[in-house]
Amino acid sequence: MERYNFKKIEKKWQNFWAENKTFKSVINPKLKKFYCLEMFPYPSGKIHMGHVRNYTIGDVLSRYKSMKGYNVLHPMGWDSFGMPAENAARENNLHPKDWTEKNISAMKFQLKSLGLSIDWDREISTCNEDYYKHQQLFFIEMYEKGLVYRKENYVNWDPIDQTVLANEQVIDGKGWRSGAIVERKKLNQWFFNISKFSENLLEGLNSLENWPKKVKIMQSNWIGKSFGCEINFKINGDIPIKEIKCFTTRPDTLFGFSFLAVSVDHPISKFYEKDTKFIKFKEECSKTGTTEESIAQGEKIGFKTNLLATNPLNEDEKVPVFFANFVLMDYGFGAVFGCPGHDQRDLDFAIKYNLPVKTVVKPSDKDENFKVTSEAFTGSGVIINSKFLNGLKVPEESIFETIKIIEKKKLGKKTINFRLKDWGVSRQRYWGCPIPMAYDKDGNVYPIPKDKLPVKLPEKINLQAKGNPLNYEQKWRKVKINGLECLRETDTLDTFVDSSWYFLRFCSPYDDKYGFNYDEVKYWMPVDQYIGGVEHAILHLLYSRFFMRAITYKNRDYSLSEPFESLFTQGMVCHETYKDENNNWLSPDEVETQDGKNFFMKNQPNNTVSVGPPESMSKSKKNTIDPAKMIENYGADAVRLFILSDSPPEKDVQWSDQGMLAAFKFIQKFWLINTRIKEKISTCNDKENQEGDISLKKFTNQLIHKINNNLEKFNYNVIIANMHETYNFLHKILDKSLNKKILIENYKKILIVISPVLPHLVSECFENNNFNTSQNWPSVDKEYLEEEIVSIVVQIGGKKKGVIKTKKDTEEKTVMDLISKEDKINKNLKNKKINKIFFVKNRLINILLND
RNA sequence: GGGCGAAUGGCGGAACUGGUAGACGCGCACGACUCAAAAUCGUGUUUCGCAAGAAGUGAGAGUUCGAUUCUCUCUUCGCCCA
Repeated sequence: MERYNFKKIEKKWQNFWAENKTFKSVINPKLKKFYCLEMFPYPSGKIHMGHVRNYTIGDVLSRYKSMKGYNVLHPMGWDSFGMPAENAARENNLHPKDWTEKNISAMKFQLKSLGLSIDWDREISTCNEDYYKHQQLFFIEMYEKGLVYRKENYVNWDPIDQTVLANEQVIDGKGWRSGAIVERKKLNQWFFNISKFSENLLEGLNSLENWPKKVKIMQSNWIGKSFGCEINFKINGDIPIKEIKCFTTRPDTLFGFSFLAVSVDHPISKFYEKDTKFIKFKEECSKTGTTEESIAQGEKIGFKTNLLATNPLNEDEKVPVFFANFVLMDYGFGAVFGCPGHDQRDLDFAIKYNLPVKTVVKPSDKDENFKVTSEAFTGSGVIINSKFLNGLKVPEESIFETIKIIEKKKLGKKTINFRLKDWGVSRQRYWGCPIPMAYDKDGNVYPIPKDKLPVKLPEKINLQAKGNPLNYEQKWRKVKINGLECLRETDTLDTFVDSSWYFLRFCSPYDDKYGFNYDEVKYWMPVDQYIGGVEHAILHLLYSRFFMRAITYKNRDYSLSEPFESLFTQGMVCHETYKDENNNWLSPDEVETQDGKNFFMKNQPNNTVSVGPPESMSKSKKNTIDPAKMIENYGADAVRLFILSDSPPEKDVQWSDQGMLAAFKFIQKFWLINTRIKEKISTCNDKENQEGDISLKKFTNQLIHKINNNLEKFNYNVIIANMHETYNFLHKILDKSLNKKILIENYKKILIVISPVLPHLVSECFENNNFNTSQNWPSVDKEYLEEEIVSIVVQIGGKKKGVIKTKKDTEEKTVMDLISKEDKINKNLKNKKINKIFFVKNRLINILLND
């Protein structure tokens, strides 16, 4: 018998799909569309197991929907701008474009070898001028609509990479890529006014019913709507400022006021610019990063002014005003009132500068003598030591009541504040989309006229230059706008901008005039199913949601605001980690074991290896498995089968060599059974009501029913189990006599429902049996879903005592008669009085006895 | 510290709206084939017990005729925010 030659067969079908453009998607208003999108990859040069998992999940869904009659759009592209290209280019003396293109072609080859049902005619790459020129137009449109602005701002500066980092790129105060300690630096930056949509982005989450709850909560926390109060504090001192405005969420602790802290960038700082001590302090502050985390963990330092602030609820009380490093100008009004008793940060500061700590809230179970000492009390309780506020319940009454009083006394007003800050999009990098702006010699800003777009990246550049290579391109920088000599902006856009609208571009990849075509977007959008890693839960998804709003803002033609109808976040692919005796990471290829417990280095049984717990595959820990090798050794279908088999897709999955092998064996076994079925078809006859007919029909229909359910719910691991059951069933049914027509009909259906996972194998089985190629998803014949003989569980006092097989819909009385004939069960009932019987038709009978 | 989620055999994991816990796979054991091994096929595999039977879904309570599933408390782990 011929072995299944996956190399030959998979190649054959991949070529067939490519030549016939099987997955080409064309608008057809008569058909319901289904836009299936997986997060597009960064072209690093090789696909990794995470990609395999992501794209296999999407492929199974796409193939299923397509057989169900949907007009499926399933595109793929490349998130191809970004630092790695520039770094690699610098190291290898290769142009980033060449490096990127080489990687794309290698990865495209690998993705094709997975047998994905992708419409490659829609392939896009964000580093292509064809793509980024539209992005530049969007930028200018947004500028015209007032959604883009420039301001001087502190940034997280990575001194090694010489670039600005987003807050989330700063981990433990260090750059996520370089590991350098991040500094604060003031730069002129371009910003997208994402905070304009804070409320709308938050509200929009409610409409996203098919997004994981977890992701919505994370976004909601990120937007961080807080309810509070702005308060005007009267200032006494030697500067011409009489009032400072603060935002607080805890106005109810105002009697605990012991200092006022303002940002070093607060408007009052201009009165201290000549003070050398203040200048020194300001420098000191720039050493702390700008993230909330670094501020919370870093040392709190302050600079005392000779100003005094008055407590608005207690005019006799005057407290000092400090500049402090933990107050940021872009949160609230760059000023906070310090209440050490009930805020840990304020307490740390108060202890350091010897300021009074007043306790104004006590826990409900403590008395009035409760005092805060080393730990601020932030829990719920009751207001104390606060005159007319005393006795208010914290927080349900206190905040609301205090705001009422403050508003009545005209000292401030109720305010909503958001944590979400505007999106700084400037990057001091070559390999990105040029920002289409320019400046005259006085620094006035001019957008590049639309008819002069695109601003192309200069091709020849010196990558060895420090900082942004574009700064050195004098010729490129010069541009004439309305006859005026200007210099171009040299910053490029954050690559998150590129990925904030690529899903629109897939709808119209060839439109030359605009980034997308309205009719095409109207047909295909929104994305019906978006699939990707949970690590993008906040930024990429939030930015994309913002971008849709920015495009549709002041745009009467188009009203869609949510780009992704449903979201699925897949888990990571994990592997054990290995270390040698010197604590160096080892890759799985370098390690061997005989018993599965003791590991040693390959061919070196004396060098033992320590095994760490499974962790997400990463190059740095060397615990990666190369998908290309696995496809080479076992075939795409086997890899697809394994990557789905061991865990539900939303959870992490552990790589297992044995699991991979088992998947490979399954493919081989299935091919053998296909051969047996083919023989059976050629030998069996047309006689009706043969031995196995009914059970084959039943199995097939139950299988379709199960796979339908499991596909809809993303229980893809259970589908693999269903496929094993199918094999086991077929293996047995072939020993029985079967009607030829019934066998063919049901086997076809079985092949179709397993084809989303194993497209090559199933195509080959179809051809091998000369089945016609139309593969419509089979419907379930409900007649065969229910069994006419059911098992009824017999419980006595809630404990299972046995099972009775009887006809469907048997009544309670008959079941009791049957029980009385079953000695094994009935002996429990002898000489006992029955108290009550619970009977669930076709399922269970529970008999309660009198003790 | 706050939020969210998870915990089921030796392992990964199943279990529809509360109704036979452990599907399916891995591993393991035994058997067949073989000079032998691999591959393949067959049988078994929650625990205790020869068996009858009993216990059993992180721990403890509660609701219920009946709880892996619902409620509360706790423990451990993971993720996110601080």
